[in-house]
Amino acid sequence: MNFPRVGPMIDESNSTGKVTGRRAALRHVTEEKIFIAAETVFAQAGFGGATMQLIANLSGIAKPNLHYYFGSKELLYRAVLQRIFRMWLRAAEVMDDASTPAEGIGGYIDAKMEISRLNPNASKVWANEVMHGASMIQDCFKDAFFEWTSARISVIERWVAEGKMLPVNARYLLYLVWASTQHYADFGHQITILNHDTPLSDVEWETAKRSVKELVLRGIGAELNY
Amino acid sequence: MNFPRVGPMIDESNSTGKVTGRRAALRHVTEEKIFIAAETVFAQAGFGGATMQLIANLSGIAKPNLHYYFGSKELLYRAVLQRIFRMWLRAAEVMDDASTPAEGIGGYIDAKMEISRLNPNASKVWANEVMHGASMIQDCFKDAFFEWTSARISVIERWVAEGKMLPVNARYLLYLVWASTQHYADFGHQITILNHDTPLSDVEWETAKRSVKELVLRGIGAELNY
DNA sequence: GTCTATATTTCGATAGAC
DNA sequence: GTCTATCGAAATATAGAC
Repeated sequence: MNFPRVGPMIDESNSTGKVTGRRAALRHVTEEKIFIAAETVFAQAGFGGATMQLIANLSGIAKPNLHYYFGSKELLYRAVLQRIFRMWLRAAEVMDDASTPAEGIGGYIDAKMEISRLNPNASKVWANEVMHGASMIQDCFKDAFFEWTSARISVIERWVAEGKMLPVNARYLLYLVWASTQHYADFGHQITILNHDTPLSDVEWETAKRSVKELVLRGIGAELNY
Repeated sequence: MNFPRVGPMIDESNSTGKVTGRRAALRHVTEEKIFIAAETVFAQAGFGGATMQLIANLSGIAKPNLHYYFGSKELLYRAVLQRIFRMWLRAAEVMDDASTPAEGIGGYIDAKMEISRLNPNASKVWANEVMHGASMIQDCFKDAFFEWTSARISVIERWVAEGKMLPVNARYLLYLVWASTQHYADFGHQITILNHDTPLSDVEWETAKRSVKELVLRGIGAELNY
């Protein structure tokens, strides 16, 4: 699977053609700071509401340097999206290695819930991009995203054919898993409000994870052995 | 249930204290045009990315008149949110009247899927607000939202106590239903991309609806009688 | 109630010294 | 590579004629 390069547009090689390790390392550290701050700001305010000044303040990098590193607000946004997409794909590797739906889909739900818990901003940036037209996804990840989804659907359909689970529609099952796990990141503020203005505790988070997993696995006829 | 008044801040009575029917009707028509246009623009661009100029163009109302009717961009946004909240609450009435989980939760899923299909912009505006901090919800609907959710959880817990469904956690079941139905509105663009750049057809939409409903009802041990 | 014209603010982006 | 200062564009909001 190949990804169109939309990241930092400045080559990591210098004008002589050699890579200067010192500079490359410094660039990497600075880029990481910018990435984390940008992800937070884009998640909290959306692309339109985000400002380069906010990203500069949060990252501790002067505003003109953001342009120096990423060229423009839009290119920075695309780089952030690409990072998120990569992490998102990795979460599904558990499905490919599993031999049973309980293991594969149950593990995928665990992985997605873990991402929602540890990287809520990443999930929000993605959700925001999709809601507002997904034009960057269309431009950059469309083919890779389509092929990746098709492959995962094939895995599920094979399990159905092998009689390891009930004949549910694989595509809409996948959508339900995405929705119900990412909900805990994207709608985290709503969940907090409904939890007496307190973020979910460790115990509550485990209960939520188990609830989603049990309900889905039972819904597809692939109960875990408790 | 009472809602804090955050709508149009201009009284519908004139300075003499009497309501002039002609003016009130005209005001209502104009407000409706603004509401629909604002909902579309806020859904497509978020609060930060939305501009009063876009709303003016789409509604056919001159930009200064938007301020005349709603005071400010933020007050207009709050009024739009309140409208959405009301519609959202109505969809759950089917749960209160039902005597079985299959009827109540199945009907609720149908109603939410129907809203996602017919009012995708409304769902997106709400999702956007929640993702970006839900501060307006905190200010305006927090108590009503909390009490409404608690009441629905009680209904589900009663069904569990009566042995009409498996002992699932009612709160996280509700979240899963919200997430998996609103996904079809909020992530509509993503679903279209994965559907060969074609919006779901009537048949596909019915399949999706049935998939969600069957999976959830089976997951809570309340299968429909097919 | 409506609209033209404009005031005021804020943001993305850049020039240029260091 | 970094930062101060600033430009030019675009946004919210309003003044004031009709």
